[in-house]
Amino acid sequence: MAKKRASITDLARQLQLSTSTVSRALSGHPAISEATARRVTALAKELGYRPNSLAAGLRKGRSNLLGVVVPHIDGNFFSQVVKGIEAAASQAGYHVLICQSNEDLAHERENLETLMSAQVAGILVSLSRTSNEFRHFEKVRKRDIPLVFFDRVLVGHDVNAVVLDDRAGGYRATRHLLEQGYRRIAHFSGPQYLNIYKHRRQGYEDALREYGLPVEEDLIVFGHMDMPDGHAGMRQLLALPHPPDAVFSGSDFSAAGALEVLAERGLRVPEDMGLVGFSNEVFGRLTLPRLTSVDQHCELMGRTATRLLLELLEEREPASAPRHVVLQPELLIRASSLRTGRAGAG
Amino acid sequence: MAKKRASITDLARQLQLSTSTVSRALSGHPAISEATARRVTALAKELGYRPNSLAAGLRKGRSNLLGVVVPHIDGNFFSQVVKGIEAAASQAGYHVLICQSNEDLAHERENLETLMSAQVAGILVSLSRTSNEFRHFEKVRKRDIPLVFFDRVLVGHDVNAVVLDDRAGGYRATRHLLEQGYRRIAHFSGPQYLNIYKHRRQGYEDALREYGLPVEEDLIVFGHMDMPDGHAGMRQLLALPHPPDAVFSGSDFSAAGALEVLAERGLRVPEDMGLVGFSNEVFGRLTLPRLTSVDQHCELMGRTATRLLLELLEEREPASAPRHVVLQPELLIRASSLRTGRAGAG
DNA sequence: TCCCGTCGTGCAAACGTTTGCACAACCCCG
DNA sequence: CGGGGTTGTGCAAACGTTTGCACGACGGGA
Repeated sequence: MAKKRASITDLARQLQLSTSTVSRALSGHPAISEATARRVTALAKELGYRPNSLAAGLRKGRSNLLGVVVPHIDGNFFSQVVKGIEAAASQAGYHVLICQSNEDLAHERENLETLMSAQVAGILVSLSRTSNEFRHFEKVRKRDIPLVFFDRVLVGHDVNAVVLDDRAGGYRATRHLLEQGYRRIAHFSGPQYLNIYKHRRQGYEDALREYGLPVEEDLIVFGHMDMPDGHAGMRQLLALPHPPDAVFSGSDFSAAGALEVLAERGLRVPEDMGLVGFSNEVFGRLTLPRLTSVDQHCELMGRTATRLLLELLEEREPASAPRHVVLQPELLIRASSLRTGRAGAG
Repeated sequence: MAKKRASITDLARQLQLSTSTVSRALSGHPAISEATARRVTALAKELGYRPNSLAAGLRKGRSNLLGVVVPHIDGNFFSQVVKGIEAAASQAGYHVLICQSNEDLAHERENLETLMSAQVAGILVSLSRTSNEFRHFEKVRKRDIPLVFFDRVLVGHDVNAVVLDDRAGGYRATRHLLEQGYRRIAHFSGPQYLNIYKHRRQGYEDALREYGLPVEEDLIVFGHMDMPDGHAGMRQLLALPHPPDAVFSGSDFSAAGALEVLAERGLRVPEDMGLVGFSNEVFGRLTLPRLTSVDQHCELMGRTATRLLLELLEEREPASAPRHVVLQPELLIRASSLRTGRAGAG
């Protein structure tokens, strides 16, 4: 049965106007008399007119779509960021086109191609873990499609980006442990070619130095930051001749793994061992004890990146200097790092 | 600098062919000679030609976009389903347009409108929790846009749908508790106009009846299935003159809430109280004890729903009978429901 | 009265693709 | 050698919108 949608031509015919006038009236063009504008919008509403964005996009050379490339969309962090992106975009009348690179450079390249053939107005990207080059983004630049990176950025390239101040996150987490009286603080870190892990470690070291404490290589454990890594890391630390009295983990998952090992060994948290994670995963409120963690404001990151992209779209200046936004993380103090009675002590 | 993309017209000019021939060659039309087809594809590759999907969509009356409406995209379940949807869609050359209804009927209505104005080829929907009517979907039907529901569907409406066998999930969960020797089993349930909660409850009741046990109204608590609801529900149950010895919760979140209350009161799980959740959230492996739950195969559900939608798109038959796919859930038994020594007992 | 500026509207082209129809060339068979 | 079928290609319209330009009407100043 498929009833045809009302088009701008239908409105024009019924109102004895030209399509140009109707088009202008609907887009609020100043040269249209108020009376005409009212007539047009009234009929448009009556007929339930919806603009055909394909036609508009074709004519204008770009759609009202924003492309998003993420390593994967499940998982706490990216799904929340995407939530923020979608919210900000739809508020501005844009749609969001999602692609997953599956942490794979070749996929990422293909994603960009298909987004460009969909004529997206702009693109948001968080790099795949294997993306160590930048060539595939040159084509995007050539076409003057605004591009904003978030969270994961390729080091050494000056691009529009919204990132977290991971250094500050690591610093505050570690400093909090120090303020709670812990003095031998270990750290779980990830691949150092990812800026996020590198910066978290730098924050950790800065805090130690500020307290005049040495950075001991034995106390820094590198891994992939999942639960099994947390198990292994904790066992390794406990086997040291002089084990730590606290751990700042660059991920909640490895922190949870550590927690399990500690429970196994009958060590109490936070009394015998302080523990701080990173990312504020949902389960952090469900562990026993609850896990102190660093919140990344994922949704805000999505919103912010989108707003930045929309600004770039408005400007249409060919090549302004790349803009950076750095979001501040937030330390959420829960039981796993709170030595009661010692709180606030130097 | 914005280099222009090569269009079909450019190819035609360079090859001294008409645009029609080029178009047909690229889409594998049988009436094109093999020689011509080769020439065209060769040049297309050389120039890096990418079809302009906006133009194609405009001409064909529909785009290569699939619309998706979900209550929200963060959280374990929906982000995984969307992952499956995106994977299946992009494999078939489609893009995915994501909308969030924020569990709100008005939003959902608006989402559908904007998807239709984006000329999506088909739509995938999981209903918002407040969607207790169906009117807004009539317009989609009128336009002959294929529509597939997943997970949450409105009871009493015969539509294309991919759902979980929630009844079986509820049945198996409850039966497992019975097999573990629990005899007074309570249940947390949600809004009964949503199939998922209704069916989980039915499975629960079926299992009780099979064991010759009564279904007691006092033992069924209705709510929104979040953590605070789990707190309240558990307190309510413990206040009963004759409290239950186990709870089958229709959601992991309320199960987690219940767990907290039990810990507060010093009640042991699974010894004093058995606990089973639903959805296999990530945190279920991190609670103490680990939470027995029902896995929904979220990603598979996304893939399946998308495949069904793509089939409907291929057929283009105006109104075939609505198709249903029912996926089987999987009970994942963990410590929260395992009374050691009693395992397997009648 | 004439000229010029302003205001509101219309004309028509353009965006890149698909597709029904027509047509030219060729082959085969009678 | 002519008629009919097949094969490969081109013409042109159409999808719904936007937008540069032109045009007519009207008003005010000279």
